[in-house]
Amino acid sequence: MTKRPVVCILGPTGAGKTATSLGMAAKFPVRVINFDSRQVYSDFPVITAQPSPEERAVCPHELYGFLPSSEVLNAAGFVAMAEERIEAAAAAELPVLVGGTGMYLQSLTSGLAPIPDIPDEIRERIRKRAEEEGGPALYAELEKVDPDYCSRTHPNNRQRNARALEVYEATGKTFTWWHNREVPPSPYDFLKIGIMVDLDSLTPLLNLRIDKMIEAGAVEEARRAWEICPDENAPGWTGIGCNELLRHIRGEIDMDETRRLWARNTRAYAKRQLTWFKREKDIHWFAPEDHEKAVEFVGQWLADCGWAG
RNA sequence: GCCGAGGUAGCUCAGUCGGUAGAGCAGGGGACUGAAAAUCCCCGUGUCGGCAGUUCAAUUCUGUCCCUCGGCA
Repeated sequence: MTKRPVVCILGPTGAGKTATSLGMAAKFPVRVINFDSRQVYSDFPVITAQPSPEERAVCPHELYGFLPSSEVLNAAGFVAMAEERIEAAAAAELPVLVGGTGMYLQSLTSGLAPIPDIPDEIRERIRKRAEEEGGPALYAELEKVDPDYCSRTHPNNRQRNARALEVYEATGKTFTWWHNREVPPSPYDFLKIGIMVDLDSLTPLLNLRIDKMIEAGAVEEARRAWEICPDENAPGWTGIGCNELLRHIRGEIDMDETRRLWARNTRAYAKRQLTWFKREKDIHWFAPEDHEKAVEFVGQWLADCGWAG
């Protein structure tokens, strides 16, 4: 039996992934599944550029705007939900993953080490230590048990060192040991379609998009979100634009400064995305204006794998 | 016009008791296995405003000119 085909549309923020996915929906019975770690938040539909209600009416859209700002969707949680949505799609439906969170997609396509959930008590204790003692302290401890991982992280990287340490404390096995375990291959056949825009062409578009978001009520959206979740450290508030707008609402920075920081951080993020995707060698890249070609390419691939949608 | 404070990296500024200079931000490159729009790493030659003087040596001291910002007229 052949594997079920799943199309992925990826690229930097603002490149036009949504438009491409809708182009695809015009040609095939598509079920769009989000793989963007920010578009999952219900409090920030505008700021995280979620597809509009009109766009979502075109075909089924999954995993958008369902999570409260106080919660995180981690990579494992994402994989579980995405697989569930793929399974829930009718046989005649084509699952199309759309998003920009490289790690989510990688976790889904290549699998994640089968590390059990870490008890909250251990998690919180180590995070607190990372905060108070700093990354190098955790790194020094890791060196004793998992020197292999130390060669792949950096003393200053608090977040990753804390993760490696919590896994060791909770399971008694090193992070590296878990990483080296066999992961069963994915039951799906993925086709990765990339929307390629170079940073210099993208920047003015990103700035324009920020203006549009502000026109569409981004400031109000942030105010409302603050009423629902008044915790600046909540996962939802760490998104780009969210925390700049929060500072503006508090009167710390004026609108020009807000716009400037928002634009700067968005651009830096787009660059990180491009760096991530650059190393994935199995992506088929298309310019944003080549929607048609991308759709055609997908059609050909579906025919090749005998898909009868 | 006079008095004062300045002119150093794309920007904001530090510094050199005389031996041609370095931070933050911006920018560039990279990493990435449960917070990933996160977290982190690497990359700094620039007539040190112009000209002249003193000196073995001036971005640094002196003179002068230009420009900016205050204050007084």
